[in-house]
Amino acid sequence: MVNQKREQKSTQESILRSAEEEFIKYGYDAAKTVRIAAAAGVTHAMLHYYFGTKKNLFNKVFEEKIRLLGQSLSLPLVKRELPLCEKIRMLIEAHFDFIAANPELPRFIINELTCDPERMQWFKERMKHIASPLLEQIQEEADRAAERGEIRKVDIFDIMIDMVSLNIFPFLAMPIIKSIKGDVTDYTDKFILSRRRENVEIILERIKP
Amino acid sequence: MVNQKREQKSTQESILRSAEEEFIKYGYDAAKTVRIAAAAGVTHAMLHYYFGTKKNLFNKVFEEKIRLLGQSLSLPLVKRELPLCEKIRMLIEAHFDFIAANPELPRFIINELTCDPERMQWFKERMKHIASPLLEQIQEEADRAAERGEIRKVDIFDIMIDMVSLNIFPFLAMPIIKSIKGDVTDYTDKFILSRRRENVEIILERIKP
DNA sequence: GCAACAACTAACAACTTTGTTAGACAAAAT
DNA sequence: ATTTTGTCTAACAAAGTTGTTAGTTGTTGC
Repeated sequence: MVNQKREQKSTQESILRSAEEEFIKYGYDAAKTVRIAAAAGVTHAMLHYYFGTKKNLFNKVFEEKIRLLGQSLSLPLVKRELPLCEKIRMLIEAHFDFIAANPELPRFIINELTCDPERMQWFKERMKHIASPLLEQIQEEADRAAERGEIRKVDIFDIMIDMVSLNIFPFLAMPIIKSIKGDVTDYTDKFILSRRRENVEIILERIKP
Repeated sequence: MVNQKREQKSTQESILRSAEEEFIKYGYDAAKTVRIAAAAGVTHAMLHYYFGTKKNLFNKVFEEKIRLLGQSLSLPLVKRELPLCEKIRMLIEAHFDFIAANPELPRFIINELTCDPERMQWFKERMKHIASPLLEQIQEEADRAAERGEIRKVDIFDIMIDMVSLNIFPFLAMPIIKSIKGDVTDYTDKFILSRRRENVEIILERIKP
């Protein structure tokens, strides 16, 4: 036998990795457990052996991805000593780099939330305790910076929407962009770098006094 | 019998409408022909009677939507006599209004193109003859306007990406936005109007000399 | 060695989904 | 009047999908 005892983790892990790919590529409904098992190189009975149901396997993947996404937005805000403009620049760049490293994540999450009201509810509960306090905190900081004349008085939520829109959408629309500009790796890399610069410039311009 | 002869169009049409809803909501794979038929109030045999296969029915819907999307981007460019800034403002607003009226369209099209290489190929062929010439034309116009000092010298493709990102993404992320801000119709309407203004401002600021 | 256990396979069961077909039924054409 | 035609239903077939189970095999603790 190939996978006995000591390689347990490898089997379970490889199912999880294949599931990740499959669910992200096709979405929950269109994903097939047999295809996941085949990609992992095991019989599909193993999938049920380790994870019980398709839904359970999906939740493992989904929750991990949500966790990752949350992390990417809250991490860059810890450095309290920098001026707000610098912090925002860092936030934009960190967010952009995260999306560039996980370009398929936004589509996946938006799709699953849009299709399944139950998951949506679960997500809302989670959001209430994370996003809102974070937004309030940075809004206060922005207000103080505006009083000092560092930046224009802005609604930070709008700025956030601007940022995530500019950072995420080009990756979402990458297939379409490639169909217009041609699918050249060299061009794509340049395009991504230029977008990073462009997005920072636009937002900083937007909050200038 | 209920639908006899004279009501033929009504049956076929109602299947098509239900199919549209179903495909847009769930995507091709997750959409079910029985559910489409049920929503249309007919047996699912009728679906095959009128449209043959699921794929054929899907293509009818998909091609219609692609046509619509193409229209929305090329229409506002016909008025040649206006200054470029005004034309761009009109383009942004027309695009925004189209997306606001069809908020589920971008997700649908991006998803189907991302999942199916065959459809992607078909889409590429179509794009080559529409997007590129249009882009070249407006880039020339932008270059001339830049020489006259009306606007900054810009890559119009970048500006287009900025525009579609800002216009489309907030609608894509609407479920998430609502989970942060609460699902109040009144707030949502205000939010949409404010986005429209914001997006125009950002782009016009961006192309200013 | 052997009992207990975890990892695994092959086969199957229940259900869903797409697609077909034989025929009913009404209206239009002859 | 009867043949033809287009719409429609009910039942079915074939394939795919999720999930189960009985039993095999190797490993580990005794």
